[in-house]
Amino acid sequence: MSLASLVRKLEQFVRLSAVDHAILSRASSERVRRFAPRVDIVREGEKPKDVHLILSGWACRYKQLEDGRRQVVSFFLPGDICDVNVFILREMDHSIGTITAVSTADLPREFFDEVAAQHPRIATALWWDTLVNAAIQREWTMNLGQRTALERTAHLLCEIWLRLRLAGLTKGDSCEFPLTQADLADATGLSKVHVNRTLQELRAAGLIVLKGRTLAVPDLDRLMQAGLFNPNYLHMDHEGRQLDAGIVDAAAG
Amino acid sequence: MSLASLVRKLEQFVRLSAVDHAILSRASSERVRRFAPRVDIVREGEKPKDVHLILSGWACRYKQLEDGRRQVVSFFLPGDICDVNVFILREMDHSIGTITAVSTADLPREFFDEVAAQHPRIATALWWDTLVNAAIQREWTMNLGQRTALERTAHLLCEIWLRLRLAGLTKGDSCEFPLTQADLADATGLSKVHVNRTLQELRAAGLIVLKGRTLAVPDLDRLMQAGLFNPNYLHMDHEGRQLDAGIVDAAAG
DNA sequence: TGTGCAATGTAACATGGGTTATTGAAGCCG
DNA sequence: CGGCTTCAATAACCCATGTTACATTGCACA
Repeated sequence: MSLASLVRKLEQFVRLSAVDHAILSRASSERVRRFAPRVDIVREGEKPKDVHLILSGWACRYKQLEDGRRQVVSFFLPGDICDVNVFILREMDHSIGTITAVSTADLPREFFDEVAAQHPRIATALWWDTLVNAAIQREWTMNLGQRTALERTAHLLCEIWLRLRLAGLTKGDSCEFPLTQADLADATGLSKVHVNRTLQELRAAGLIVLKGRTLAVPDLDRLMQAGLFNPNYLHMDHEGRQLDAGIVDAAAG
Repeated sequence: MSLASLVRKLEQFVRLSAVDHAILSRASSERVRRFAPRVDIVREGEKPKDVHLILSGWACRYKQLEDGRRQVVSFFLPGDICDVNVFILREMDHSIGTITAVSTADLPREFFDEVAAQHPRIATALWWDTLVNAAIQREWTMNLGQRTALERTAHLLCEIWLRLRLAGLTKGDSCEFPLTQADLADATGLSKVHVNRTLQELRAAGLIVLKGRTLAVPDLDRLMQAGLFNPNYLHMDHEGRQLDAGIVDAAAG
């Protein structure tokens, strides 16, 4: 429904022109689709046709083993783009499923061609987004490989919190939080039971208030400490506004 | 020393012209650097200046926590490029270190500008490489989150094996394998002791022959089964040769 | 041709987190 | 209002993997 989150995110990094805004606005209003909660948007094995921009709602990327073990490998929040240029590949190596009701805009190949050829600021911003997503994926590897259950859960909550805040989706110290404990288990590689134990521990320590579909983070710094969270990998300490057009254009490729 | 691995890898996906070859050849012969084993090429916190192409030797990307816990988040083999366009970011969120002696070619921003503007096949091939690397990182997330120690180790060995083969660095059923058990521990999120146990188990099952700096895989299919390995995420089942120039150029952006 | 250090191997013991099971609470729909 | 179904909570028990400690191998280099 809203492309505000995308624009807000990209403008963290690059100042977009009026034309850029118009291009993004057009792209996100054509080919809109709606999905119910808990359905697949794309399935592993399919040929990726378009790139999906999440306009509203939460989704996730996941992989599954034959015996049912399932790993959520990333979350998509409003404003997220599900892989610039995926249509280059022959088939999906993972699935994308919704968590809440979701609306998407399908971005066709032509959109990226046009951006690359004529809108270098958007192109640069999309590269930045791509690089940040790669960094997030690496951080998840770190998270699963080295952090304890408590650290890991705290870390994930910090990440989601900061990404939501960047997208303009937090209000004061709280936000909507539609993930179930099963979702958190699939994302952290922990069992549901242990996620529950871990959340209790975070609650007891006063680090989170999680009830119903609402999460509050009374003291982000303390939660970050608990999760050994270093926000550098989100690359939000942009110099966006300082980047002069010359540099931006040069990087746009 | 050799750009053969890179060309071989990219040509999996796209047929390169004589000019394309020349461009790559030039880029990989200017600005060559050599590194000793076990040193850092770039450190977390530094400003990424160039993109590194690995000409020879093995390296890895790693992240470290203050208390010393260390996670290898990816391996770089000959022909690998360490992040197209990283110089867009303000600072590195991880380090890159050598495992063996390594030689690299530094690819400056201008190289990518030129490729984007004038060599669409290379540009497409680099996008493909970028997407495959993202897929590998997701698979590592899956590996750490869901697979048991045995599966995880077998899976990693399969991946390395296939990537080496693609780069033309296997001979029959064996290859050079310079990783120590400590390296494997850092990459799999297991302790050194347990990596040792796990390798013993793989050896006992006849799935690998690992001695000195040489790995042999007598029966890849069985190793793949043990690792629940599905090679789809490497996207080697390309249709490279079937892609006509029109499609390739369109995708190049 | 030893000597030193890094890498590998192994044993004994400890524990974080998994598994299974059950209960209760909270929606949702007929 | 009542009956399903999903989610959360909690308890009891168990095992895969971590930890510590030490022995062995092997290679680089004096």
